Amino acid sequence: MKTPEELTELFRANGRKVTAQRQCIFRVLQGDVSHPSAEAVYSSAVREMETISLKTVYQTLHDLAELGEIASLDLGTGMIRFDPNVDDPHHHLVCRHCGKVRDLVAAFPDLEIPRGADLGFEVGSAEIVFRGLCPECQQSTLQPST
Amino acid sequence: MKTPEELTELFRANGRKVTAQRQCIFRVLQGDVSHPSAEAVYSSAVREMETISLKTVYQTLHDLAELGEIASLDLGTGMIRFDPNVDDPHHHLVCRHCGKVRDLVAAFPDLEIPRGADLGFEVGSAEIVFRGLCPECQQSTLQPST
DNA sequence: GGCGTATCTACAATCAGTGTTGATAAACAA
DNA sequence: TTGTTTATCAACACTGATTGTAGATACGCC
Repeated sequence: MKTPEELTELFRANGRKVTAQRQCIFRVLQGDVSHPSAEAVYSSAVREMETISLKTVYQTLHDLAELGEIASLDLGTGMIRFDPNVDDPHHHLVCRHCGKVRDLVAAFPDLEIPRGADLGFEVGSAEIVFRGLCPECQQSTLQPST
Repeated sequence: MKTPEELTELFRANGRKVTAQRQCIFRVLQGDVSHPSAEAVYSSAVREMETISLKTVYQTLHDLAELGEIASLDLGTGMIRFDPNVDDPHHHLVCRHCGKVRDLVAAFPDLEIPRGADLGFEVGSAEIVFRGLCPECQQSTLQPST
């Protein structure tokens, strides 16, 4: 993701206005590796601007996604997650217990679909979701007496 | 997925009761390759039993998923999709235009995560989602004049 | 500083899915 | 077959994430 300053320029270059709310959201997303939901971005943003509304957060996140500066992901955790890392291709680790999401930066070159198996689909992208338990949830789900 | 008769036995063996509604749902799912949502299963079921309720469909689908007879998938189409094919391992093709889902039966052996890249996650499964356009939507999204 | 328009907040509405409750019917035994 | 127990049913209210609406506000530009 670009810096808040670069995003400010980009928004203006696209005829979008830059408000204090939006810059607040730009800052909150900087270096956030947690793949936050809109609610999570909102609660971070509220700490800086008590008056910001959830709707504004949703709208700005959609704007950023539309401009390709963040990715919006549905990883089956019940909420759309937002990923500021759009610069290097990667896949995702998802904790099936707490919903934590992390990037897995690794190339899997052999995702070619065998001839004839694509059922006529024109495939544009492939995402891999690795499901399991994050380190913290491995602790809390240990069997009590074994 | 098992046949309606086998599912009837399985439900009884698990202390569940077998009702006309449930058998109707068993039948509807047989050989359904469309990965229907609960609503889609409901609208098929209603054609056989006008009085069946959506809640019953949800409940039965959850029961089937709990018994491992169908899989419930969140593929980012906005609804949980149900997949009666749990017998051979496969991945999914998802149309980004109409949300159509199809099985892609192919093994991708090289999904080993490089040492140290798993961030401490204990990974249990990997799903691959191939996104693109289904044959029908390739037609309807053709550029008008090129 | 002032104007035009995008954006803001607040609030209502949507949509998929879940919780509740009294009525119904499956399972099983007599 | 009938009775008893208990899971399941349908109807309806409700949740939680997200989106739509509308009047007030403030950005960008002169």
